[in-house]
Amino acid sequence: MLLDIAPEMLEKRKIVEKKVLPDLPDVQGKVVMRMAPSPSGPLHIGHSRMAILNDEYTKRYGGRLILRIEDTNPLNVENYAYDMIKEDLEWLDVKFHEVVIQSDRFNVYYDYARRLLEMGKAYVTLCDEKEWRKLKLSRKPCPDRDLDPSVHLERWDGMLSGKYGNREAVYVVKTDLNHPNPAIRDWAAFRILRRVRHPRTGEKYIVYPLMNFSVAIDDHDLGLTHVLRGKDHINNTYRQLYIFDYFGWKKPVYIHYGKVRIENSILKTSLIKKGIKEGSFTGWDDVRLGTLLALRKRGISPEAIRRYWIDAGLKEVDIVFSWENLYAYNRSIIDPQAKRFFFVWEPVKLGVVSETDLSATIPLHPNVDMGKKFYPLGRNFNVYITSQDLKDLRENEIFRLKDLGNFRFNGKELIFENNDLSLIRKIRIIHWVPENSVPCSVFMPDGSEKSGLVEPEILKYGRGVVQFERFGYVNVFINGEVRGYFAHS
RNA sequence: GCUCCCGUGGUGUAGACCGGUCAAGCAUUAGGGACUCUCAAUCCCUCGACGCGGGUUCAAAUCCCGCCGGGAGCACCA
Repeated sequence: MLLDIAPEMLEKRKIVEKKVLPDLPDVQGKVVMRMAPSPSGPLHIGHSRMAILNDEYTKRYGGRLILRIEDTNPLNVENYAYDMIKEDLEWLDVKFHEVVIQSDRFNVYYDYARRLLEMGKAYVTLCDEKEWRKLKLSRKPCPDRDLDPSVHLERWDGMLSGKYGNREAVYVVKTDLNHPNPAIRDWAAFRILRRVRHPRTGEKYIVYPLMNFSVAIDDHDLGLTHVLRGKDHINNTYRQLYIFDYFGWKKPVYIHYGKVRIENSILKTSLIKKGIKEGSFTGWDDVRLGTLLALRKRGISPEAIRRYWIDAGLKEVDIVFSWENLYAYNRSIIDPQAKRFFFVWEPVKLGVVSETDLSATIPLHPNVDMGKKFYPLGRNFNVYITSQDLKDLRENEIFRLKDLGNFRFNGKELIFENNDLSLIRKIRIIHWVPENSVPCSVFMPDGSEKSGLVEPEILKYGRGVVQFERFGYVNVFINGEVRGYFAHS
């Protein structure tokens, strides 16, 4: 028989291959990558993709990961965000080896800008903004585009020294006015922003690099070998490649992943900021938000987020974010650790009558030995069950209070019948809490609040992610009162 | 309008470069069942996809063409 010859063949094998990311193309020597968030606020679930993906690859290849904070638009920089981003990354267990802040590097960008002007690969235009754009669309240069480099150098000095006001002069990188893609033709690289305060540099600089310029310079200076970015940057990549060509630099490998549509979530930094200010959100960690801080508060583990993004991969197709899938990963991580408690929402008090003393001994976890909870109850006592469970009970129906016993509901109170466990599959099982239970509010991601009672032993064991049976996984905080933040079912 | 990219079940992904082993794998979701105690976990079962139409070929999810659909960009934002 097969059983004798090869018993392992009969064994049902569940080899769930761990999903892994594809190899990076063109790896030669050390891999250097970067994450480039802009410090407008803390990171949200969408940002975590680039962080995780970069981290996965640099860890796999033993490479370096640089956190480059892109704060070249002072209008969109918040001082607190610099540290918040780092904290978010640490929570995600993303290991970055170096931090580069672009506002420290203005002089570097200026130097390269000058060199480009000398090479005749850029110009400072005084043309009317709209006119310039219109000409570009019809593949024509603004009249001053091809003036002698010396003129443009002089104008550049003028920009730096404050000779021009906002929008009066702009530094433009030449590409190809005949480029079939209008998005690639000559692009602005430095703008003047006077009377604007940068949180870090104050009013020291009035000429700000635009993203395409500073990114290209830094990607080279930092020695990046691979760049992972969203596909909304594809045209920016083409633009930046001109800089690499002009300077004769080696180009990194660019990989563009698709856009993620994240439904049912509030992610927009400006919106959140406004909401916090107006008091409609409690803070960046308000559980209605899609920030990492909020997910963390709800008990979503960083490992679940990591697995999710690895599963999603980095194809160029757009994807729809699935909370269900994220929750599934999270559940598999937290379930083995989540102590079980009874939480009765919309509690209804009921009297219990028994001819013998009753008590309940309840394991903290059904599959893992974590100890037991014990509630001595006596013969006449009260319990709470949810109003819905009460509504569903038919008169004289035999049902079970989980881990306590089987009862009959006589329309008024609960009569103890027996503790016959063989009935379990046949009768309704509901949960309950004893009379000395403690009030608890659970805050749901949709903004609603479920309040009720949770069994008293929560005070001893609670805290952290637990499972409220027949309710869901909840991150519990205890200080004076018991509060929970709902993760998922 | 112009330029570019992409289309495998509800969701994500494998397979596509190098046609056959793919009447399409995995995960998740949904439905059902098992389990001496959860609407959790575990185990089992079921439903569910190659956008459409041609072509090449003995053979196409895989190659070619057309169509349809989706997306990105065309900012002195990132």
